[in-house]
Formats: sequence, structure tokens, C-alpha cells
Amino acid sequence: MPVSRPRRYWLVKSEPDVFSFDDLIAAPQHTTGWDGVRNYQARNFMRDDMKLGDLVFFYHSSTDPAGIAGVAEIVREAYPDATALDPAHAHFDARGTPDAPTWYQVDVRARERFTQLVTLAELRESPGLDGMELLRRGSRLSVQPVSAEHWKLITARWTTVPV
DNA sequence: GCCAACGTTGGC
DNA sequence: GCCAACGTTGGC
Repeated sequence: MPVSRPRRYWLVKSEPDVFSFDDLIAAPQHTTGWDGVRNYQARNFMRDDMKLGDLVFFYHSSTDPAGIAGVAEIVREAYPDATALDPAHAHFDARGTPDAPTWYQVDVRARERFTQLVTLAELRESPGLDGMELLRRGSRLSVQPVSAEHWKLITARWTTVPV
């Protein structure tokens, strides 16, 4: 048995025009592979630190308004991102091989939806979220950790319903 | 559409 | 190893 560790919390970004939280809810088992990440820091979080049962805020970026749409759960730990190994795929990256993949993904499953989008503006106005990576000026990281304190504050302040 | 911030690439 | 150029992200 793996050694248990406290559940960790994360935030992932997606452009809803490409893949929205509703798309995740509509997917089989409310689950999708989080492929296409091509940033090393984001990859490292997925490959090394995201574990089964960790919870994830699903954030809608590049939309108006931007904000957190729901909560998902890690249901499969890191495995190679097949889209990076497929020459026909738009996200192909010739650096990797099946034996030594460069890019990884996890699987996420939708759990809860916020009754209203928690907008970026609301988060910025909300006391207690100082230091949250999402709110940092110039923050672009598409997979990022969320502290337990920030997670509890957000989930206490805004209402969710099961998907 | 604009543009600041950021990560990556590649010449040296 | 430095750093300018470039492409991308993402709020506004």
C-alpha cells in the first residue's frame, strides 16, 4: 500500500471554448484525460505531485468573465500524454519517445459545480486569498497548487452542488 | 484587439 | 552561460 499523505489541492485552467466544465460533466464517467500540457512546471506538478483523490478547481480562462466553474478529482495518476507522441497530432513533440516520454497527463473527474461561476474579480476582492498563484500578476501556469487554507476559504464562501 | 508577462529557443 | 528574439497566455 502506498503511504498516505494529506490530500492536496490544485487548479487547472481551460478555455471553455475548447473544453469547458460542462464538457467534462458531459464526458463518459464525467472524466477526461488532461492532455496537451506543454509547460515543464505544470507537467512536473502533474507527473510528480498529483495523486489519486486530490481535488482540483476547474478554471475557465480567456473568457468573460473568467473564473472557477467547478471541482474535479484526480482519478488516474500521471501517464504519458499520447498526443505528444503522435506525429499526426497538433500537439506532437518530437523530443519524446514511448520509452522516454516528455509529456504526461492525469485523468480528472467532475465532482461538484459552483452554483455560480466564482469570477476572478470576486476572488481578487475576497479577503484571505493573498498569495494565491492564480491572483499573482502575470501568472500563466495552467496547472498550479492551491493551499489547503485557500481551498477551504473558497469552498466555504461559494456554494457547490454535486454534478 | 491590445499588450504585459512569461517561457523557450538559439546565436554567440 | 548570457540574453535578445520570439511565440504564447490571458486579463482587460
